[in-house]
Amino acid sequence: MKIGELARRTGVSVRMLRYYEGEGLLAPLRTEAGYRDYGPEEEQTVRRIKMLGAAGMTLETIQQLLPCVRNNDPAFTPCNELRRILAQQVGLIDERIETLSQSRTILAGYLASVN
Amino acid sequence: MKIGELARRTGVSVRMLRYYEGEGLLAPLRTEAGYRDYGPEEEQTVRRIKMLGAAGMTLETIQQLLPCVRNNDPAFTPCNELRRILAQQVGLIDERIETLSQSRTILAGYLASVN
DNA sequence: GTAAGGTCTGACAGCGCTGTAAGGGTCAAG
DNA sequence: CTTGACCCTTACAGCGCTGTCAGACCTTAC
Repeated sequence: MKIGELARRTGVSVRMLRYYEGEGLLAPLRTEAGYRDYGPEEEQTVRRIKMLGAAGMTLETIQQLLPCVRNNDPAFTPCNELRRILAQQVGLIDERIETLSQSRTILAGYLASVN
Repeated sequence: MKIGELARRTGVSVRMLRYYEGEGLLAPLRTEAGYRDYGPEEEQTVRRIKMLGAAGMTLETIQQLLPCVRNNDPAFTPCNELRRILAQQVGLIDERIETLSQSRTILAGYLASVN
């Protein structure tokens, strides 16, 4: 299928589909005219990218993870790096939450001092 | 005092001090030669900007808040907008934490599925 | 053939800072 | 007067996407 249809079916913009490709996450065939030609395989990949992106991952991180996700749905091929990366990501998120919580505390303090 | 000294005393880079000025948060006098000349008043302001920034606020938001913070230390002049802005900021932070928490849940799920 | 609609590449813009570098004055001490 | 430390302005770069526009080609259908 062409890029427009894939965009419609996955809810990912045409712009981003091209961007994924530029970042090496996708490599669709090309028609003689140079049009990108995506297969069902690629559609799956896009859905997975979207899924992992929803978990707050960078495309770069997703790219590292992608080879492990080629097959099943939310299940992964047990790549060596997989667990490490996932755990690391959770750690990153925890750090950000921690930072935000501190900010929240500070602001709440200000707010209380105004009452 | 000149910008270098202020930077040293507040721990804010020269670059950022000039940036604050560009954003309208600071307006130091100028010597004949065009050098920025900061007074103790300005130093206080910088410390407050730093303080609010540590709470995760945007310079734009800080600018709105600044008039209310001109006087006391962690206490504020009760501007009309003050409470509203503070509460709004806390709300923003809560949203971000919520988003991150969801991401965390998703990732933790993946991680669990690998075990 | 023509027009509409899809696609291509390349590039600029914006978010909110922050560093750095270039090119050129200023000031104080020796 | 010279040197070194500081200061000035302007502007480019990077983070990680995402939209949008320009100029040009392809395709489908009437």
